[in-house]
Amino acid sequence: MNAPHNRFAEGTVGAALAQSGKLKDNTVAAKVSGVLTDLHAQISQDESIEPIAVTDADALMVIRHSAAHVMADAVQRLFPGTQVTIGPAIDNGFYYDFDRPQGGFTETELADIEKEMEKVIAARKPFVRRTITRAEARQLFEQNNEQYKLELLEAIDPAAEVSLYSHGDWVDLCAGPHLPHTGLIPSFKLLSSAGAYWRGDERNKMLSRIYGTAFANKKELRKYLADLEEAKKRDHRKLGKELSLFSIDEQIGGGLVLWHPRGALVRTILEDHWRSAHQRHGYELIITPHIGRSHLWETSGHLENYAENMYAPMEIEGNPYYIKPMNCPFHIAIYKNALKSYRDLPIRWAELGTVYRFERSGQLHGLLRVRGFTQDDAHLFMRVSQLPQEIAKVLSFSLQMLRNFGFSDLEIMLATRPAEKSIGDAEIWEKAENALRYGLESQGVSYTLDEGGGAFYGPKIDIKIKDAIGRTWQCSTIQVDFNLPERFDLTYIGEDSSRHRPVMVHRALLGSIERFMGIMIEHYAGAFPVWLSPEQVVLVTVSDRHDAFAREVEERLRTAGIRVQLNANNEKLGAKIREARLLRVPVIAVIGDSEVEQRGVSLRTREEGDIGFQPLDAFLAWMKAAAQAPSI
RNA sequence: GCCAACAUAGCUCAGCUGGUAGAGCAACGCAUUCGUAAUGCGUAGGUCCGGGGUUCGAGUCCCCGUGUUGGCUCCA
Repeated sequence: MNAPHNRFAEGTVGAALAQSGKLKDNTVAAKVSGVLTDLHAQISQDESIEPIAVTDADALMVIRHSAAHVMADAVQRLFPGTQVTIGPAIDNGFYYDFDRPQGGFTETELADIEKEMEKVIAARKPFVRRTITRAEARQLFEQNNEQYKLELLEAIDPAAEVSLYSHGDWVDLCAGPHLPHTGLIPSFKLLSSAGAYWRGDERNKMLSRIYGTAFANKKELRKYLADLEEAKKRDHRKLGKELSLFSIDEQIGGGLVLWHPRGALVRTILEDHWRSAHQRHGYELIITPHIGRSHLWETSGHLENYAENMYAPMEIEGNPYYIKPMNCPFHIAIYKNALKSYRDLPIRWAELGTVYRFERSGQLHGLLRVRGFTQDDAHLFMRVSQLPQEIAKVLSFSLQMLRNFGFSDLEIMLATRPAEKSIGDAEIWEKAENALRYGLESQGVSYTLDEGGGAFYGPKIDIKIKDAIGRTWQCSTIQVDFNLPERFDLTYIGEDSSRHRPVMVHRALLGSIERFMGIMIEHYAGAFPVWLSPEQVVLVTVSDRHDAFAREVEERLRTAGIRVQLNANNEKLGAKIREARLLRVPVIAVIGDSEVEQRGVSLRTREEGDIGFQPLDAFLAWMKAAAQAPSI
């Protein structure tokens, strides 16, 4: 790392830092009264000022944004006629969108751009900030034929000042901040190129985006690239194929999942666990059909508000029927099937309900984004006064379920009434929001508030889980609904023997089973915990004279309820072990002469390797304990 | 849907500038009876995504489809 330029103009942040002795070799930016600023910004006397070192987290945005500028410079140098649009720093790097007449960039072009960037970095060109009038800016971008910049210029708040940043002779409309000079971009890499609409709107022109990333040092960049590799290794689509868990067949259609025996087994275990947990927690299980008449969807409002996600109707004896995108109307129909008393409430009905939603082909992604999936859905019907304790129960149930599947690092969000259109009066919203808050507090969990982030029909709690490599996924959602009870005219007879309106809660714990399976495959990198493993033990024999005893062991395990496979193939021990290891089988039991003689097995576990001999009875007991499902 | 890249054996992939398809693994057969991540030999396996075109000749070049993959609101 080279020292930033040591000559800063009078009255700039850099000069002020130098004066106070805070300017270090690795200072690349500063916080002025808490705002990220670059070193040559002007500063008034009485502001607090702290240096930002290249290694500080705050520096990343500056480094990346500067890298984006350098990239745009390189691109315009290499590909004349290309217009620049926007190029921000983002969570994991940066991008810049270009309008290039000949379209997207190829891999080799990315490599060329990287080389050109290296040159700009080596030249240590200072980033210079300049504020100018709108007229000057307009003239500049007209002269440079940068149509997008002109458009952006028009959109800037008339009260705000317009600034330009340049390094060398490359100039961009930009708010900054930037590094002192291009030589301070420590390490970067261009990652991919992709199409992106101007301003993210598909009615606009498709631009060419280049993604890149930059870090404070080579080591962090390498770590980031290694993390990407790790994520690739865990990709559930790759593991799904390798472990023969599922496939998606184009003959059948995109986004429609075929569960192979091993995958279906894991899923079945998961679902069985889910069902017994629900029964244990006071839910009743229901089952509803996959299609329903259009009337239903009119009443529910789905045809009005959700039609773009629904498939075209099919006609049955002159009546249009729709395949269901949600389960709620069916659950409501069961509610309405008989008169309800306040004594019946709360009602908790759960279903693993398979729904179909239209997703655009480009959005489909393995198990994570599909067209047909099973929701672990439940609907609770209750009196408003029951909301707080019901929410608390749902929440604690939800947390436990996620923990059981290996997720204990959670982010929880409470979303309240949207500012614009929403239904229901203020009083009931307040009650519901308080109920959600009460639920959260009774569980002692921390949460963030998403003010106005609720649905139009009620507030909600969303839970995101963090997986083994730190990515977050939203699974659980708990939503209060004032709308459907109204639309379907749901009632119950109260203590006063008159009709009252119940309140409804929709909730899903795992979200979609397909998606959750995908997340779980990546979380465990295919190595499921023993209770979820398709095979819990593989028996491997050293030679075929051990097969008879191995069959006996197999039978004992099977009758004890352990999922066991015997590999008596004509292969060497090493090969059999390798096969089981590749399938991530948690326990391998080796049987050879000494095991037969001592009536036991030699164990090798997935996590610990060879752990030695165990007599048959001890092994059975140990295995049963290891295969124990978490409590519900 | 849009932009781009890709599509070759069950899987992973090779096949240069057009000359008629190949490897490893898996499968199957035979031999081998073996001690903690791959025993050896052999056999079989392909509509080179589909359709059209250019050419004496197309896996390879061009066009049109289909599918997959990476992206498509982290605002100068």
